[in-house]
Amino acid sequence: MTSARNAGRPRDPAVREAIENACRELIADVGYAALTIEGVAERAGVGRPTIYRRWPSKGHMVWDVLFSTPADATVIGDTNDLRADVELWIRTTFDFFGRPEVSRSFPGLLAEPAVEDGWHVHLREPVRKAVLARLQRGVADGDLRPDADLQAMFDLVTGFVIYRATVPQPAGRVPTVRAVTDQLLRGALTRP
Amino acid sequence: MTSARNAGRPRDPAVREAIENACRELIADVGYAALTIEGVAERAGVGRPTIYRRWPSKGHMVWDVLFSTPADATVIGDTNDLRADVELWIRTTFDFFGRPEVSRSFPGLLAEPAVEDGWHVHLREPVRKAVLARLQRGVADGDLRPDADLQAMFDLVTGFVIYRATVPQPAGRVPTVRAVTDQLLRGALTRP
DNA sequence: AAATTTCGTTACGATCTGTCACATAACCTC
DNA sequence: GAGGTTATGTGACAGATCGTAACGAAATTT
Repeated sequence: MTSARNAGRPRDPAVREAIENACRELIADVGYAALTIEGVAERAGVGRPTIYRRWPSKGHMVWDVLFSTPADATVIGDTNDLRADVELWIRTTFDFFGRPEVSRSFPGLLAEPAVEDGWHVHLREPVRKAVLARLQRGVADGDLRPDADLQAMFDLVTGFVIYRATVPQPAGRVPTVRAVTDQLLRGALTRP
Repeated sequence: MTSARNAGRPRDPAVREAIENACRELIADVGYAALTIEGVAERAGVGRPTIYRRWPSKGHMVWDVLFSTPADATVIGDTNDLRADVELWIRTTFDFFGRPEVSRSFPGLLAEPAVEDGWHVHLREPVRKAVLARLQRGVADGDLRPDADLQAMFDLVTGFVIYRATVPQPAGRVPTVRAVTDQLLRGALTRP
């Protein structure tokens, strides 16, 4: 019963790797919309059926190659220094979405209903849970106001990062992670 | 010289209107990626060449139909109530990007280099200028801290709005505009 | 009346899709 | 080894959509 999967010629790991590399390179080059299965196959030196044997669509392929197991790419610290923990979270998120393959494929990828769930389940929710837990501890520790809207904080930062990374930005000053952290925690009013 | 444009059969305004309606409806229905020129032509009861006579690509068409002249869709107040002005800005921005045709086409649209400039020049910059001017006045009036990063505030809000509107959200609590405004202005720390 | 432009239709080559059949290669079980 | 099983590359296929071109008919200006 358990040996039912062992028969036959195994998949060549080199083929998988060649496809992944071609996929990454092409996305960084031409972007997600212009990416074609045919182009990936050609660049990887592989037949198209070989790709379709692994993934049913462009969306599945790109998702699997880029986003399937980067759960640790975005983390929030859990020390006693709230400010440092938050800054770490913002920085790692920013770094992750700043990678060209990620930033150039994320919007197009979310347009595919097939991968929508994957994003929520495997990326957004784990991070969100960890962040909200840390912020709730911040409230318990007396660092954060009890009436602070923690979900709004999460959405503000997530939105900011995705916006700066995926929406092409005109030349201009980029807010530092430090400044964003400050803004998020301290607000802007003189007299709160 | 000036009459060089008057010869020939004029374009039928009804045709233009039929195309625009078909375009809006189809985007709201199937999204930007699945939108085809052919589909728009068919739904509008129009030949494909008639569309290509007006716009060179899908991106140009959608941009022109949806984003060409909504400059007043996003505004910031200029009263003496900073908090109300900011909240109005966030609310109108949220409403604009919340329209289904807009939210379902914005990400895909930005993937097209052809319209990237239009977004910056005709939408982002005017709003950004107005917002930063109002915030700078807030500093001058003593409402905002002089060391607040106004650009970060703009990016946080813009990112938040685009994120909530264009990235499909799982069921869950949506932060209110009021909460976001509070968070932005007051921060979250107990002791600043 | 003549010139000009629009519009709908039809057609065309091109690209990419997703699938299939085939021959060959690699691996497992017996 | 022998036989069964699965992967791989190649080639082919119908289908969708693209962007363009040609045509005749309609509308408007000069």
